[in-house]
Amino acid sequence: MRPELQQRVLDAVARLGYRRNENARSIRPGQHSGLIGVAITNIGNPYYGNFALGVEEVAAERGRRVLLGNTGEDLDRERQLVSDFVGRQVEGLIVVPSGPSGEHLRAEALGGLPVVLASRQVGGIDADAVLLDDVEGARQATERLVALGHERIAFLGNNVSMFTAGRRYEGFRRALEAAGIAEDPALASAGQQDLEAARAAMTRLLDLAEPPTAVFAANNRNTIGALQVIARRLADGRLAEAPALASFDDVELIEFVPAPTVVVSHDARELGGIAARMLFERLDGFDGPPRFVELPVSVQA
Amino acid sequence: MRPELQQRVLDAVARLGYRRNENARSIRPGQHSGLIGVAITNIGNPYYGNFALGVEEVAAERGRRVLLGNTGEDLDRERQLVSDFVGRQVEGLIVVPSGPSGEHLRAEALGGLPVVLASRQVGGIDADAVLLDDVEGARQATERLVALGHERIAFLGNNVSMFTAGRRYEGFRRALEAAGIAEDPALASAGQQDLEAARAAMTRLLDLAEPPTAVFAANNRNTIGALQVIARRLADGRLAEAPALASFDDVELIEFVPAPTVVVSHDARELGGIAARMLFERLDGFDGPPRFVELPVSVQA
DNA sequence: CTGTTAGCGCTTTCAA
DNA sequence: TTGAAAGCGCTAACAG
Repeated sequence: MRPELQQRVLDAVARLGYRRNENARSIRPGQHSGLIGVAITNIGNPYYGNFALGVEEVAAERGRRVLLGNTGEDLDRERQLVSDFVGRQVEGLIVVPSGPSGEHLRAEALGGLPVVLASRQVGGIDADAVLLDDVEGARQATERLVALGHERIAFLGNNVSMFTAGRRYEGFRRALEAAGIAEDPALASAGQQDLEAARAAMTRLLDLAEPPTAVFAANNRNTIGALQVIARRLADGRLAEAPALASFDDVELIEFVPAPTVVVSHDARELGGIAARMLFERLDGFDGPPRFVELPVSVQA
Repeated sequence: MRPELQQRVLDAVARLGYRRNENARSIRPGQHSGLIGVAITNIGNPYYGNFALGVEEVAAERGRRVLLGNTGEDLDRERQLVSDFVGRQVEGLIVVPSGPSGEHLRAEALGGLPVVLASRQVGGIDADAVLLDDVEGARQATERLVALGHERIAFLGNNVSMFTAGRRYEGFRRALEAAGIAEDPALASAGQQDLEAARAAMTRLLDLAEPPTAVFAANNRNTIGALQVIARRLADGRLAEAPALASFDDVELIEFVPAPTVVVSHDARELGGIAARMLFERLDGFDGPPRFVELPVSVQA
């Protein structure tokens, strides 16, 4: 092309503020939308925030943009979001599934779009998945509490029918079993989704005739909620000594807690990056069977 | 229409998995894309995570989806993102601007798309803006430290050329001035963007011949970094007593810090919701002059 | 109530 | 090297 003409066009572009319409472009056959759909349960939780960051960074490297939806743990909302994403011609999906049901994530329902499940698995779906090694992390953390001499160890977590909560409970259980400690049902409290419920559960535990001497909290909401109750009771003297605590999920400032603490830490950003990379491998043509990645976690006392 | 025909069509839709192509729909004149573009500096920071949550929730209520981009405080990246969003036919933009320069946010550059600036303002742009009341929050927090008897109060924050950091420094300065305390340049440390820098800055302050007796940290990264250094030094005995601390940004577990703490708390989710609502008012036809909202913060000792 | 057509902005193909 | 045309999936307008 004549350089002069090129210049004239470029000038006109600048002058008129022309911008290619990406949506119009994407309806042509053989053109991709450059979009990936990401459905997350709670973007306000720093764990998922960092997860989203990891996804976005890898997507940006690959010239893709992120369509973000927050499900709030609502399966209906997740269905709507996924359906909408498909209608918007996303090239692939990354989903933190809210529930055990996942027909809407089956390959046929998605018109063959690749999907990567993250953080949680859902039965019957042949999709790539990246998870944390929940069982082993929970087991090791509980083992540490046992090593500190504790036998009355409480469990605080989400409803164990939830994928991660169930796995973390399993790890907790295994550590107790290995130590020959019988489980006390009164010390297992599940179903706490948010801070308020976690505080209520911890309050109940401390008010038992024989309260636990240590607590395993299966996620950061339960850790923080439990510690808030402990802080209040230490301050007003109703508690002489803080129980030992193990937390699945790292939590900032936990070093100030005046009691032994064990932390299961992991890299949510990395998890997001891996999920995105797995998706891009599919987009690049990889067509093997579903892959299952379990990211190791590290346990620190 | 004959109900029978309708049923036949619906059946076919279900059987073939038909989904309307939203991108194709949006290129028709008079059709909107249903997309809003959100450019944030760091989605992994819980403050911005909650901000994004607030935006997403309001957008979802209004049937809009969020295109999310992370700028990482990089102005070039912000420009690319905004330009890409426009190309994707977003109906409007919500931007946490990364820098003082904002030609790419001028109405002409955006082809008339409405934009709402959040958290930070940028000069010369006639756009709606929602900010925290940084000056007053910082002033009140510092005032509390003064009321506790402190005179050697350090400032830890981002580079004061950054919008929020500058405003928070201004509030800090005003409180000192009102109390008749001369500023000591050795006690003002700015430019810390992340935890590592914050720790280094705090270390420097504690190593002064005459270290501060109190610290005002202008954001959660600086608060956490400072407290990490304090925790370490309390643990190894290099520090006998923790300095008092005021934190702009609420921080979980701060109640365990064994020293007086003042917290400037605010609701990032609400801030995001307001930004989104302001944008939707524009989309609904509101055409008044740029609005400026300053969200009050609350200061707790 | 149903069917047809034009045209949105784009890219690919084919023709000049 | 440049120009013209076809057609992507959709909706609005119009005709039957």
